[in-house]
Amino acid sequence: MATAASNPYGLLGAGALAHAEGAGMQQGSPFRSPQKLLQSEYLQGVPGNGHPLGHHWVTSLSDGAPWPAALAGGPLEQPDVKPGREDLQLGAIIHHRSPHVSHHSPHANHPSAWGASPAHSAPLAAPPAAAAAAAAAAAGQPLGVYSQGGFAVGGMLEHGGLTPPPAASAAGQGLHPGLRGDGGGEHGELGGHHCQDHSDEETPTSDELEQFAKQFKQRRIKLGFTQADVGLALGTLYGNVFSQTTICRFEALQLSFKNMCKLKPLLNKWLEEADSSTGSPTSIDKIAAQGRKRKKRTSIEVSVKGVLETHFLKCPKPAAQEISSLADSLQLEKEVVRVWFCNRRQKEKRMTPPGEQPPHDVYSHGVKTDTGCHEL
DNA sequence: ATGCATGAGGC
DNA sequence: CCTCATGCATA
Repeated sequence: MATAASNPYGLLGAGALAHAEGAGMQQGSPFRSPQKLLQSEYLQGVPGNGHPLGHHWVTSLSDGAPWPAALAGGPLEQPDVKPGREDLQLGAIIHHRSPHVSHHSPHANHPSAWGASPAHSAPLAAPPAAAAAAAAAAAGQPLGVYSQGGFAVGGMLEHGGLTPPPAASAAGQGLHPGLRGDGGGEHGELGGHHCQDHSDEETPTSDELEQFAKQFKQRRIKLGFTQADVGLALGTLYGNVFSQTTICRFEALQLSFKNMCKLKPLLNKWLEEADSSTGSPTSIDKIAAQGRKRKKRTSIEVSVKGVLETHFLKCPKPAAQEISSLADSLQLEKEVVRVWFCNRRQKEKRMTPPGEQPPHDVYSHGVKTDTGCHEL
């Protein structure tokens, strides 16, 4: 019955699964630092935040480019964005260093949008995701097999005699043919640019991010750190704490392009630190901070998911009423359904398309299975 | 590694 | 209500 009862914010009695130990990565216990917290906006103003049309590169819509519609010179900002939101009741304070931010120069904010672009891309009917995905997969690192369980931090974390990465930059084949930087062209701001001299600052390309992510993961593992460790370290070092989830998603390129760009510099910094500090025990404080009544995670049955999937394909953005009726027929809370759609949409926007590597000709089909979403 | 959830900004 | 960045809780 899944969440039939769906007990609201009852209580979380699960006290046995505080620290995981599963695949070698322990769920750290992130917590926000009360002090610091600079409120800087890192340009979130995407032009026309609303991209009404669903860009389905997989569903064969006639939209233009999937992600990088215009990854030109969009100097990213890397401020210490950490809005002190939400409450914070624990008084546990870890020793964090002074956030001496003396890096980076004042960049101009360029609203580089990835997901919001196909608005006016017209003749662009090229095989977007397909090619990119294929390439990504093709370039699949021969060593990228360290899934979970591969590395156990049982007791291999010695930051003293470990050997630094043997230059993982060997990988030099991740060339994305579909790495279109042209965008729509009507913007007329980029001619033949591509200023990606160094993989340091500035705006990285999706390819660079991909490379960086791979290297990062390698080094991280070699150094014997878990994703959770890194997340915490980032917090103690720069003030921005992140959870294992985020680090994981970064490594897997499952974040939005913008988000990736924001995190890269931070992770890069950490890499340098961890790499150079041969013996510096990064404070591994783990403070379990939890006291929020979070709604119990609703598990949706596979069959139900299937239905939702179908509906999503028909209409990724159902109206409130549709959601209601849908929720009703599925016997789910409306809110659950709504959130499901939201998350679903987000998923489609992430980098790394769902392993789309169709060896088939993308130009075969010309008949799109209509896109009418209206049912009552 | 991921699914569902929370919340801050925006329209 | 949506998007977007994030993360707790899970499988």
